[in-house]
Amino acid sequence: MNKNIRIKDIAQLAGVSVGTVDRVLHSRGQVSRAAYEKVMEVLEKTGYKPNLIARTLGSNKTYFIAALIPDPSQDEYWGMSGQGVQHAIEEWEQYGVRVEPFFFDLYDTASFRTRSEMVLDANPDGILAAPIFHEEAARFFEVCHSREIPFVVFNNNVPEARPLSFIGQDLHQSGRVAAELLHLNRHPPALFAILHIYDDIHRSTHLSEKEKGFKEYFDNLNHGQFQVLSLDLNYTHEPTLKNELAELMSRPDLKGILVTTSRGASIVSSMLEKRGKDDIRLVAYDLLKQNLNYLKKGIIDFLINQNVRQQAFTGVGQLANRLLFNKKVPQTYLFPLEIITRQNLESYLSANFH
Amino acid sequence: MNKNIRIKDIAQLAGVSVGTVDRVLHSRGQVSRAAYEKVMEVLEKTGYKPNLIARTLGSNKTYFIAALIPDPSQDEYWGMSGQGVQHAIEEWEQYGVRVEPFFFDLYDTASFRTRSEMVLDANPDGILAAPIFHEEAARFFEVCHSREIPFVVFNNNVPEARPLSFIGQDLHQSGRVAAELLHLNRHPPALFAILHIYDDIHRSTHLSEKEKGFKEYFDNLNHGQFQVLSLDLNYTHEPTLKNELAELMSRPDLKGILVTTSRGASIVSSMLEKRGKDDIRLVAYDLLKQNLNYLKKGIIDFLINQNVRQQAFTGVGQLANRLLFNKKVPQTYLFPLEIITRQNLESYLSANFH
DNA sequence: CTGAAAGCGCTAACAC
DNA sequence: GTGTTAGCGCTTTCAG
Repeated sequence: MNKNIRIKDIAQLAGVSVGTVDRVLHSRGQVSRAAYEKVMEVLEKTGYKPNLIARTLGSNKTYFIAALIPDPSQDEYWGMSGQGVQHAIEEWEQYGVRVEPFFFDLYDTASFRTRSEMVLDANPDGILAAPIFHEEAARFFEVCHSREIPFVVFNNNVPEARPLSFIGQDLHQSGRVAAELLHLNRHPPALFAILHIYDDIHRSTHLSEKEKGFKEYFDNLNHGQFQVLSLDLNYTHEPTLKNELAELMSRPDLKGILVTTSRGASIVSSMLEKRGKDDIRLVAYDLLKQNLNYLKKGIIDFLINQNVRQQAFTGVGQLANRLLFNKKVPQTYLFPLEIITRQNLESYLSANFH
Repeated sequence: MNKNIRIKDIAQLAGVSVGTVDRVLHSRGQVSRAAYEKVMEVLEKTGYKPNLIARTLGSNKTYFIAALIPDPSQDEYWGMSGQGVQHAIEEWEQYGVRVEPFFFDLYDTASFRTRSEMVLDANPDGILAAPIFHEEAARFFEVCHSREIPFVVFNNNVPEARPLSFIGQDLHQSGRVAAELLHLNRHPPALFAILHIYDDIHRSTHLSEKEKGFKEYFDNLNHGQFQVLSLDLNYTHEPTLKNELAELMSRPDLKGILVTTSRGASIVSSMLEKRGKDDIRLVAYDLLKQNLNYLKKGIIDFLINQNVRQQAFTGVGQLANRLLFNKKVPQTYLFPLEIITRQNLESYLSANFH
């Protein structure tokens, strides 16, 4: 029976002490050429695998991960990311990994800057961040690099920052999925609208990616008769927004709408409902309370779930596994594009959280 | 700074020894009422959380989990469950949990019986099983109960066996989801067929559950003009099968087909393709190679993913967590009903495995 | 350069 | 009933 080989065993086989074995294992300290080679040989031959449990206990290190995310109380979507971090705090506590959230104001880049300062001052061993302010985040990540603090980003990527890992979805594909769901069984002529409904400061590349995928889908169909309309709408002045939406909805050829921001869906839904427009298909994002209501009523036909809660949780997990066990983490970790309907909704809500 | 509380600390605070604390923690051995209460009090007050790393290292136990599953080489679907077990083997090895698969012949109940004997002889600490032979499985689980070996079932449930945990999907809901996908944007009059295509021995309650959900969905629509047809077809005699399918497909009112078994879809697909019947919507199960091909070609419109790979992996995880850390495991762990289309397929295939 | 030895937090055998 | 103690496998300090 191949009982597990311990450092002690390989020391014995190589005729050296455990100290020396440890030194070659971690290339720390000086080891004579002879000893080094002997140990390496035994290591190979036995196929030694370190006991990671013992390793973390022995080193008795405790790690600190900072999570730089939007204030969960400001927004339901970001509330879910807060939940993911909370879950991670509990999960990793017992492994000696302390996770602390740093909340910034969703609408205030200055707050992002001050919070990110605080993160750096706290001197974390790893950072999870939702880089929703692109430029500020990029600057922040520069500093992380120079201080050699590994960081993972989720929700949206900042590729040039070269994070340890990006966790999120393929937004281009997301746009294509949405287009497909609108297209399903529709015949030309028809107009499909993609609406970006956001407040002043949050117009991100995020949204353009979805739009590209969306348009690409319809382009590839090459019956020219499908028309696609893209609209940027401002969330902050409601009357204007409503006017623009009303105008859009009055077009008789309009057969489907995609709302790219999770919060934007409810206003579109409520207007469609009031007007009894149940021939217009509506696709939106995320399992927000309002969205679920409209999905159940049949106003929203499909939701695409971005699962930001799980994203945040996974992000912390990546960092912890890296720090604790030195595990490789995938450079990009893409979540599946989950399609939610009235009928499978329940199964997602009750689905346990690994 | 709230440095982590160790057993030593709480022993000190309670004025007892670590041995006593350990005894109340694990309710092993005798402890005086007074000591018990004192310790409990300190435990509560300090919010003590054991260091699981140290626990597993200290106890130095090694657990053995047997996985009783169909031979992965016989069938692509069950091949995926084999992969899940394989993944679990690697995952848990480092925690001192040995997982060993026991493969039985998918088409031979006798083989199930002999393999389950072997499982018992191996004297495992926990069992994961795919109870596809209902009666035989029920008998086997009786023995498990009498020997007090905890077992988890996945894929399909055997509720009367009262497993530690069932891992799978809500099949009733699954049928409803399928119905919805067929119904989408179809107007009456229309005929929808639900096909159970299986070989002799595998007609299970499994399939009837899906059928109930399917019919329920259409009943609830209460436009009487949707017709539903349910057909049991035998996989083993292909010419007969093809005849029956041909007859079905010739009905002009047929607008959609659900195939409830993952393997059954390819034959239906190939026939639809040959006949150029692209107005008949097809919904099927699972990411089998053939199914993916037909999905990409647009013959299959939707796949519902049962994710049996992840089910098996999760099942082992439940047992391991229970044995190692004494974690509570949910009595039923339902997986989401994942809807796969041509456009989001890629995101599922590349989605990393936690 | 190398070995010995003291931990890490917890378990479990053993003595009283 | 209770306390003591020797591990678990690895890290890390400290002599030499």
